[in-house]
Amino acid sequence: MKQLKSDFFQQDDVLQIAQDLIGMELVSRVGGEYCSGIIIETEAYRHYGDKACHSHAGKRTPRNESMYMEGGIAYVYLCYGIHHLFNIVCNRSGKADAVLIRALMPLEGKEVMQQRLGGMKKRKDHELCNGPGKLSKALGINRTFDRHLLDAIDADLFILDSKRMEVAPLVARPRIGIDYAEEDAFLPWRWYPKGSKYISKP
DNA sequence: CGGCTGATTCGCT
DNA sequence: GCGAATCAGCCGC
Repeated sequence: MKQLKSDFFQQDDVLQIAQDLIGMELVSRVGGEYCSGIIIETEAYRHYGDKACHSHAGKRTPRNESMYMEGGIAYVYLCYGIHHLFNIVCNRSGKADAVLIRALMPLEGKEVMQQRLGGMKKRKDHELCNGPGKLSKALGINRTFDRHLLDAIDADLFILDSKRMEVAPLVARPRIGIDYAEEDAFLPWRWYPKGSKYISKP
């Protein structure tokens, strides 16, 4: 089991990277607490041919500037003014692709996740990281992690090439919440293992 | 500057 | 199933 390095994220095909990430382990160290989970659900966003992508047609804003940096850094942005959504920048500098992590199967730090989410008394495992905003909250990921290099040796947020999880065949479905992307809203660029109970809500 | 929308989630009806 | 929470980006005045 080893930390995923930038050359993995700098491959040219973000659709393939999004699929290959499923089954790997995302780890955070925040406030001295380790939390981790197996990546279960991902979505790919590509800088060309994808109107849903924040960098579509070369769009640049202060918010998405990190997308234009090298593959292997985090792109964390605020959605609906409330939720921090965690993406991994892919491809080479200037080819602003990203993979959104939408759900995890929690492994370590479940008590801490429960605490950070607050609310109801006791959440089942599959209710701790089943959504992009939720998993960020559970793992303590916020905008201070934007531009964070995931392959740094002392990274507080990184990915392990975990073989602990035998993953079922992947299902491809349209992405969530991007109706504004017109015909590209139908692209089946969201993946998860068939039958998984850890995916985000339908 | 006001108004609208969004890669969402939670709680109440 | 609906509305609120509440910020960045964009468009029109």
